[in-house]
Amino acid sequence: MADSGMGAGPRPSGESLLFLTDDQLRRGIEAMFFAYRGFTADPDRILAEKSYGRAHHRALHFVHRSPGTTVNNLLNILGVTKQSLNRVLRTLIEDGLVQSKVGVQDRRERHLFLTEGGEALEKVLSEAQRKRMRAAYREAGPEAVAGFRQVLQQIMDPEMRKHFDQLKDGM
Amino acid sequence: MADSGMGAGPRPSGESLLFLTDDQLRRGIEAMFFAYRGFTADPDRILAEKSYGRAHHRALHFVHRSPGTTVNNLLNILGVTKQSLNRVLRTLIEDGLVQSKVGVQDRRERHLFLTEGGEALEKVLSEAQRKRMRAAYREAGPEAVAGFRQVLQQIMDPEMRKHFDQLKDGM
DNA sequence: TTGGAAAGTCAACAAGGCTGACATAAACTG
DNA sequence: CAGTTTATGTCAGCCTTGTTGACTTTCCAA
Repeated sequence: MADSGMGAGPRPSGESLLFLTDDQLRRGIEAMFFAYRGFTADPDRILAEKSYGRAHHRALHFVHRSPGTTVNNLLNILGVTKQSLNRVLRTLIEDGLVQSKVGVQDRRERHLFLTEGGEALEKVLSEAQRKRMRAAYREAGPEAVAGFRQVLQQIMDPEMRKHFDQLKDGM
Repeated sequence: MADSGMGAGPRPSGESLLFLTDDQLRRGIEAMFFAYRGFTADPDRILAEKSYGRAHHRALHFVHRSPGTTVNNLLNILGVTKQSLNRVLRTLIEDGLVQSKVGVQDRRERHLFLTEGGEALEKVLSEAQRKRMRAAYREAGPEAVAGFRQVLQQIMDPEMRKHFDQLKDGM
């Protein structure tokens, strides 16, 4: 198929550009499920060797992405409790992958940075993940990629969408 | 922006249709992360009320999708251990949402079906999820949706891709 | 100077992954 | 028929990562 004919079934007359059966929507849902598994598979393998988990990867990713970010900001982006993040962050700091610096203007805040070791691990993880994404993009083609990104942005919660857009500015 | 100009930076001459900087790939990765959160948010809220989790939702989804499927098949699709699945399946059976029938040809097998109650919960969950997907699809447009699906299929592991394609046949 | 925000810590708990071991019944095979 | 393999279920125990609640320390700002 590839979304060409949609076989039998009644079709609501007129009105919408996009005719979306529940089954077609279910296919999209299943695609998200299976794809997300692939999306995390490569980093997960690497993390398992080092006895880290996905939570560590997420922290490394966003600290790399926004060096000097505060704990509170990270909390909002990741959408977890401070206790949960703190556990992960503590091990990363103990292992010398993340550095926490007291804020200059507001000394209550902690600003987070990756150390050389942290950058190195982040690079290995994100390269594994990018490799798969690059291959997928190449197979699907530029127009598919644009559509992919558009739909993903629409799926996000508005709150998360805001974080997503804010990260863009820093690039 | 929306992927129009990509600002400064060197560009490898010729060769590839698709020019993908690491930063562009990182944006795709972040989009997947944030979107997946939105993707699961609505069912998660409903499940929390009933003290079920995502694992229950997945089981309900795939049993609904392939009524009469065996435990082993479900195991392969979900990619978890039988102990993990069994815990979830047991509670669903105890709560009368799933029915397990001894196989006719092979009496070692258990064939799984949703009861009326199971169908009802599955419907509530999937309607919440489909509502978001439908809105996202509508905003993004049909071409974006096609691209979205193409890229997701490419991201999957070949093994998972096989399961994904097999499910299609049953539709 | 005092209230409250930011951050950290401790304790306890739950979901849902995992491994390993073991039991049963059924099917298959020599 | 005896032995092996397969499908399933179950018990016990462990790990990660999420949660809530309570409490402390630091320190900015009104």
